Amino acid sequence: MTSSLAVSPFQVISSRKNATATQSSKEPPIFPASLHATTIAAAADLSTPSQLQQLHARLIKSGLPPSSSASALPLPRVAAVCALSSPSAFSYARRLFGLADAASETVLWNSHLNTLSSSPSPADALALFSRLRFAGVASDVFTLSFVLKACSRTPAALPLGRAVHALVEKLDFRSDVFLLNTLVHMYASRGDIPAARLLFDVMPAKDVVTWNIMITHYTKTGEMQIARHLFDLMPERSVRSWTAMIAGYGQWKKPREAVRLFREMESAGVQPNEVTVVAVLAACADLGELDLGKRVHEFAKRCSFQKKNVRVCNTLIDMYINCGCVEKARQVFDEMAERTVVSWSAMIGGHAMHGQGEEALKLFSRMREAGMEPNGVTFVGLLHACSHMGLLEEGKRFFSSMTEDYGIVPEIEHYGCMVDLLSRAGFLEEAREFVREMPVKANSVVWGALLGGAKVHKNIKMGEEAIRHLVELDPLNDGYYVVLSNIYADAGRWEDVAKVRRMMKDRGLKKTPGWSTISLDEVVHEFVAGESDHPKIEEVYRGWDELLEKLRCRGYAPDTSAVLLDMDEKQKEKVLYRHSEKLAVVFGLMNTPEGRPIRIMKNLRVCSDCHAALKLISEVTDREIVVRDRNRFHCFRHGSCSCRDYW
DNA sequence: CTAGGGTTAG
Repeated sequence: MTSSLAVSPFQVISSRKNATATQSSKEPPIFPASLHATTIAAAADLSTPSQLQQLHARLIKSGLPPSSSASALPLPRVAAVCALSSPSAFSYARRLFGLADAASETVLWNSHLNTLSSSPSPADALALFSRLRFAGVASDVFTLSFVLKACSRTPAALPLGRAVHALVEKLDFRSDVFLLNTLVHMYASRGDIPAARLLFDVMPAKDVVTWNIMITHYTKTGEMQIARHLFDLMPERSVRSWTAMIAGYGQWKKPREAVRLFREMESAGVQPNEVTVVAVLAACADLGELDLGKRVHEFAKRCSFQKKNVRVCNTLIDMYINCGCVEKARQVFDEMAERTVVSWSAMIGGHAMHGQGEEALKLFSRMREAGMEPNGVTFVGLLHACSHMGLLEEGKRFFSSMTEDYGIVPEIEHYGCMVDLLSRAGFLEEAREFVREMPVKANSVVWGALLGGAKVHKNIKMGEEAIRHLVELDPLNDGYYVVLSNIYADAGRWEDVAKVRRMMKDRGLKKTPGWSTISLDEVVHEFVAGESDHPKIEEVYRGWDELLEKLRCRGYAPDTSAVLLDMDEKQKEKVLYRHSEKLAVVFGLMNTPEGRPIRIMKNLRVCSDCHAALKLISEVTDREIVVRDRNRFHCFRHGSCSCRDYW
């Protein structure tokens, strides 16, 4: 019944001989004798040029005029299938496209170039473009802008991009701002900054996008002052200008700037969009700025960003976790209609950081039940959960399962987690052995974990070995020396404590001052150990003295072992009482209503004395105190801490 | 049929 299809359809529309006979004969005919609209719709699933050609033949045989049979074929599909396969298929498509005039053919190809240029393989667009040029198909501004976009996304496409630039000049498209913008973007993203900047500087008619492209480039490379300079200079700003700056500040660890600019944006009356929301929430996460985070959350709800945008939700989860509100994070997570591996990993890692290891492991099971594939980050969270709970066997199992069951190659982070897990649990020798056998070179995180274990388990030898590597790997970090001298101090080896202090001095290192922040009504208050310049500091000192009396009644005795300075006990106590987290907590107690949780962010780890004091304070004042330190969260409630003193 | 901004760990 389909014998008529044995004739190549190409020959039906082509006067040339031989064209594609070889192709169509290989595949069995697939169309029924009578053609219906549904059959044509099914052509969207066709996957080879010859299948398309069969369909075309059918159309022609149906007696319709050529133009209508061409319009009945799904041209985007034809282009997708034919453009990059054999030359004959390409010219078949050309014939189909070229049934009308040259300009409409260009439009048809442009559409397909657009698809390819934003596909995962933009180089395909470049391949098609060279075919089109070779075949003499005309280019217009659209063509070139798609090709330039593809160049932007293809490594090593700079020479081609320059050639396209020449074509822009030759075809006299110089006055097209749109096209010039894609050119600027192409140069910037392919690393030819002088060319990008030159074009930018000489462009007579720049628009917001032109400025945004340059600003974005500078924010990406971390040249934030230049970005800011352009931002301040530009005649008008769009949401994207603000967002690019806010995101840039966030990425370069200037979350305060990010938040400040966000507020300026609000005053300027510019409506944030989803991307702005993500950027500012990330900054809030960094700062522990819960109040603003909550306000942005409300806004995201009102705009239904939370409903329709997974990334917004993921960032909300991260924000709440980093602000010490796991429950809130979990609520966002539970309300999500669809979740990505990022959502799961963030939530698992969040439970782990908050000492809710069981919950983290449970969530992983649920993740598997939901059919979601974990990635490397998921396992960092899981290993983290195990090491913070001392689940040695569980952690080892995850580590091997990661490779064996999920084919994930462990990265340095995973090794770091394992060393942390082993050494924290007291298996220092095994941890050392593990480092020796790792296929990758240990970094400062790995040795730092070993050093931490050495401190907890009072192993001087291991501490000394770790520090030898650490001074090589991370010479400017004073934290390691401090830990080492803690180890010596614990053992009463004061001459070694002094030796470490001399080492630091010789290397020009000073102990990083501890600081803690607490945010109230969207204002961040910072306290620095010993030398706070907070306007209310005197009140805070008085508040602490009062609190200290109550603590003493409950048996609080200062633990001065963490104070390494050479001074008498009384002086050491004074130093302890000026630790930043204590000051921030007192400030929080004095400035928030009864019963409200207090959230503190700290740059270093909580010292043992503050840890003990905070436990008591939570009991005496009946407040929940959440402290985010360098490593994890401590949630103090009713006299105990969520870390179960295992940290 | 066009250009520019975003999420998880350590």
